[in-house]
Amino acid sequence: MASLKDLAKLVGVSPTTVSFALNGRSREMRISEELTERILEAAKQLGYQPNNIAVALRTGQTKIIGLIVEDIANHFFSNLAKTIEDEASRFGYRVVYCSTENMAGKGDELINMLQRQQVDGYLITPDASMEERMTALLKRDIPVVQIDRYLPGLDCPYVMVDNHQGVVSGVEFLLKKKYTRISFVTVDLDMIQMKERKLGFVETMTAHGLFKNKKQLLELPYSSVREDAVERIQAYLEKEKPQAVLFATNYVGILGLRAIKNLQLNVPDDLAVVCFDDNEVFDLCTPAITAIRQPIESMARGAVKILMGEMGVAKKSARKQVKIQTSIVRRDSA
Amino acid sequence: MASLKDLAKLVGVSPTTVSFALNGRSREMRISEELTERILEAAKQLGYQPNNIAVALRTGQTKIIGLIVEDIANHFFSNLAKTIEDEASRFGYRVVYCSTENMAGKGDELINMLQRQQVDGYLITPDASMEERMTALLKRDIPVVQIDRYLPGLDCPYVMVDNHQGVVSGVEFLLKKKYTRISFVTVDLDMIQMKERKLGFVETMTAHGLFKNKKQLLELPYSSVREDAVERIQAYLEKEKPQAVLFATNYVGILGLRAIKNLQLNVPDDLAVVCFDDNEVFDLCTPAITAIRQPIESMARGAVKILMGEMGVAKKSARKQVKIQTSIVRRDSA
DNA sequence: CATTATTGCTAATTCGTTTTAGCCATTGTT
DNA sequence: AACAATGGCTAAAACGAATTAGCAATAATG
Repeated sequence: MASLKDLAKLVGVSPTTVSFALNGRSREMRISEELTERILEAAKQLGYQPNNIAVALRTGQTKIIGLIVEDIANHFFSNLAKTIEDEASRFGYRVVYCSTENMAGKGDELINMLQRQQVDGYLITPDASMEERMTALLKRDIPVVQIDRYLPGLDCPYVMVDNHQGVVSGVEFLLKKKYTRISFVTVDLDMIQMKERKLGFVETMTAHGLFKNKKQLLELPYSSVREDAVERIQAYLEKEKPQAVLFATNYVGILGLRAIKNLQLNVPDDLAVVCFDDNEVFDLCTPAITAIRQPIESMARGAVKILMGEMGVAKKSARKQVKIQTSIVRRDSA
Repeated sequence: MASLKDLAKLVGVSPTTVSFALNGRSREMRISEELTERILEAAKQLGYQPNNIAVALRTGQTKIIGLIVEDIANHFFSNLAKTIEDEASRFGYRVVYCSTENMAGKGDELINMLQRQQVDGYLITPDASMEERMTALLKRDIPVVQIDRYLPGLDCPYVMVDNHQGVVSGVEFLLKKKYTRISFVTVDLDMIQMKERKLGFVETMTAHGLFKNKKQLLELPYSSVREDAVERIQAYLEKEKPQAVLFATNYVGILGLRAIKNLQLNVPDDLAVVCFDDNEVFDLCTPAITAIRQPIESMARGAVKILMGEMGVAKKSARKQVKIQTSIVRRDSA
């Protein structure tokens, strides 16, 4: 591929001049308009593309941000990623994304990899295992923003949904519909966002004098196999026979719907359903599933904005701990 | 971050020696075992990470492949991307992915961007607008493999599904169930994979003397708005009242289900449904949707393997035009 | 007319690696 | 004892751009 040097040779000037001309520094560097014109012309004609690798090495900036999510094939994360990519591109940044796949150690490995790639900043949905490496990044003043959750031990910006309020509104929605025996099906993941959701449920139910005992909670082992999880939900529903159930995540919701289908329960008459985090699936289910929607766009935008602030590309954000409100998408399942 | 030079200084040897030691060339380059040990030790202690940017500049290899898909938020593509990423990592390659979002010109822009990033190879789901730029890549002997479809004018490897056979099997499946008034709902996209699917339908129906007229085909404008498309399908189904419908893509299928739901049709009694390309949604629908499954994993694996062959990383593949067979996932909708 | 400013451009260094060519000391060969 | 072979290491160049410092020619100034 044609290099800047080739281009210089072609025009018959020094690489320095070409560099100035291409970077719009002609005026400042007193390159005559006529020469600048000729250089630009030649660049176009050669189809010159700057070698970003060389630029990055020289400038120390790759103009790339690293995005680490749990699983890029997951609806929530792939949409998040897409919006982040769009948003970042408006600042001239590219995004490279990677999934931890919930594998121990994978997060660390990915941070290492992105570090070797010299990304300029990080957008991370963290888990506890990454705390050490993230601390190291922060100590070296490398811009990091957490999304969807945060590690309480870290002094690091985050953008997430107000999980507590989200669940509270979901429970209250069910209460208004006169359901009283409500269950909460979640995953036993020790992350802040899951804790907040659980707390939201327990507190609201307790406040209404409806939290009788722990059997209203089903906590699935985080790393259980799909089939096992479905079976556990099935067994639970059969035994406890709640009037309504609130699924704590999209993924759990899908497992739950599978279980409900296996049991041939009639929704919402036998069992009302609300799911935290919406999914294009839900609209097509019969009946369509009511969900607590996370505003994916706002989250992505917010996170990118803060990150750009940290990187000195945009105005530094004042608020660096952002919780965005959820909304209820009323459908037919409750 | 610590550089190789820092490391050399710390150990008290030349950068050359350190480079050899870290790259496992100690034996070959006669670096004593004792010194090698000391270097490795110091590297670990410093937490040394090679700067891939510098490596890439020097070696001319980024160990990155560029993946261009239509829309990363789409179930099919995000799963494809995920498998490709896994597969590539087994060869020591990273993947950066981008979506064309069906926007004119975006594909070219993305190829440019990846070119500037100096990616070592390309995996592309092409559209006609990219032909020129892809030709340019091929002329420069840059490895490119097409996925999911191909441009007939290009001498370039591809991995895709046998669309023709897939639709044939779908139609025959419906015929075996004694449906005779079958419709095919597709999108008026002038790409080979869509042509093959349409042809598969028309040919099979004709062979059985069941292709009466063009009204058995509904071709939606490619870039129509979601709501418009749903409405058109609705109107079509009401007017033509087919016994069974075969949706040509996942996306069209979802629109179709929406339409069917709006019409409150009873599936499969009022209308049987089969969709080309499976989706996790389909299993949860009531009734669950029968689908023609594309083996995403095989496609991803096949494409990566050919690409690695082209890049000289793996054995060069003999077959470079691969069509993979589909299978029918029998559920309740037909 | 001598000095200083300005204009228009370039040589040379740098970023962090890899790699080629080669240096010095020791050992082996005749 | 002279010479080659080997062992153990390093100096320097290169990749492709950005940038700093500066050079020559012309114009402006007193």
